[in-house]
Amino acid sequence: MLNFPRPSVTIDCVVFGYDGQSLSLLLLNRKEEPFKDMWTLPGGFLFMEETPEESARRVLKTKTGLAGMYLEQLFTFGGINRDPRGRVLSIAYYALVDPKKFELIAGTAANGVQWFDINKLPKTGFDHKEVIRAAIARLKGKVTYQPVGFELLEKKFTLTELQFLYECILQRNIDKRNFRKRMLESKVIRATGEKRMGLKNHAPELYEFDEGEYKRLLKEGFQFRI
Amino acid sequence: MLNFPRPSVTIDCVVFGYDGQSLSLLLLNRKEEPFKDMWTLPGGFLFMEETPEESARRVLKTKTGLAGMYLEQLFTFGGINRDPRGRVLSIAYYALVDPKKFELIAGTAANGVQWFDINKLPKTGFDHKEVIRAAIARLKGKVTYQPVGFELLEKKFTLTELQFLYECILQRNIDKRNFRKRMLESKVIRATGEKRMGLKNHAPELYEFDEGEYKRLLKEGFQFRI
DNA sequence: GCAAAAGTGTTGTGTATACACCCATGT
DNA sequence: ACATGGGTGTATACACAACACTTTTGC
Repeated sequence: MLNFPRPSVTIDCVVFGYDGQSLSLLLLNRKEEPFKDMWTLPGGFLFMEETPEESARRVLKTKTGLAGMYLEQLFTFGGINRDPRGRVLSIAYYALVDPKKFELIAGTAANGVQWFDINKLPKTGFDHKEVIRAAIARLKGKVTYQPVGFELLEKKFTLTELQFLYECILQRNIDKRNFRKRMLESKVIRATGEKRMGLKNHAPELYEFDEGEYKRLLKEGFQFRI
Repeated sequence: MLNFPRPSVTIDCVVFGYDGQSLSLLLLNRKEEPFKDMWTLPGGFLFMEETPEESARRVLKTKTGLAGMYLEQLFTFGGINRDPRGRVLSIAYYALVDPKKFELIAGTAANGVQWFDINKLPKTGFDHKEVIRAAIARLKGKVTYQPVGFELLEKKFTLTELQFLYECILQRNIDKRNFRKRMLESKVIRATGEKRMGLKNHAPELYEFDEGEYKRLLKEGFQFRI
């Protein structure tokens, strides 16, 4: 039964980061053929003793230095000629990280690893353009009805910072008062009582994500809407 | 590079059908070990010269006789011990069909193939219980904001029939007047002018899905809500 | 004429959106 | 004192949910 020819199976990761200015995406410059010296998503072969998600985390750790992030399966890409080396399936994941929390460490198999503004991506190898497009669409959809995105900020953040992040993801302006109202009503964020000082204006309140409350609300089947 | 050990890759299909009474699901009784004589989702190994979706269609055609249905990738299951024969990944798809349009033909590798009421499923082999749960959740989510489900009815249907189908999928009652209003306002269905005769009551109007209009509306970015 | 299901509108309630000014802080 | 961005409330439109009776057909 298991004597069927087997495709190779890889994992590719679309890692979104946010530096406070724009949404960006982590790409890796390949040192080896195929697509030598081109930019591609961090990825690697699935090992036999790990699940796809474990594999995605290992790949990210060893090839980019990132660990411990939010991670979700995106789609499995299986085009017959998507890899010039042969039949290779790719289980794609997407991840959200705060770049400031990690040091980028290019693995030995890469010339380098770098953040790119989501609106200024270089040409990419394999079918990774399609993978990236799918990941952006998924992130946009997800963020409007589930409170993801806190992973991209520091632990404590101001409402303006959170709003600006959402505007970067959704690529549209959001009304300040409506945004604040909905965020606070949802109870998934909590004021800390602290203020961010040192700005050249009104010192803004710092908030944090209330994960316990979020999980409790999920069980009650609550709806979140941007 | 491609000398890494490779997992086997299979395709599993969660096929939803609807007989006018209840939502049902197609299972296949295995003739071979493992899980001999148990019910499982129709599935099979991915061939090297086909994409995963092509594979899903081939598997359904050869193992159950079904063809030409709505099909969508669900999730890739990759638990390490999910198959006793070794490391086997499964790319799961889900499909919607009208059982009356097809004759069930059990492939040679099965004792039989049969529709089961979604609320009276037998014990299933592999991790297929989990796969089925994921497919039901996905179908429920999808149906509330996209007009899928017409695939489960005959070409021409009454609004009551459509409503009852939605009630089966969503497992809740829907207000008749609100349902009719929204369906008709959405423009994705169109009255045919014909009526279904022979019932022992008021002869109801027959409608059909307006696929052209649906695709046109999609481009405009319309929102559909049950 | 009786049983059975089809068909039909309105109203209240809640939710989303649009919009402008004052306030606290740093320089 | 001035520049900068933080913070706040309301009015309107729209969407959703609740609700009951009349009409058509078959028997």
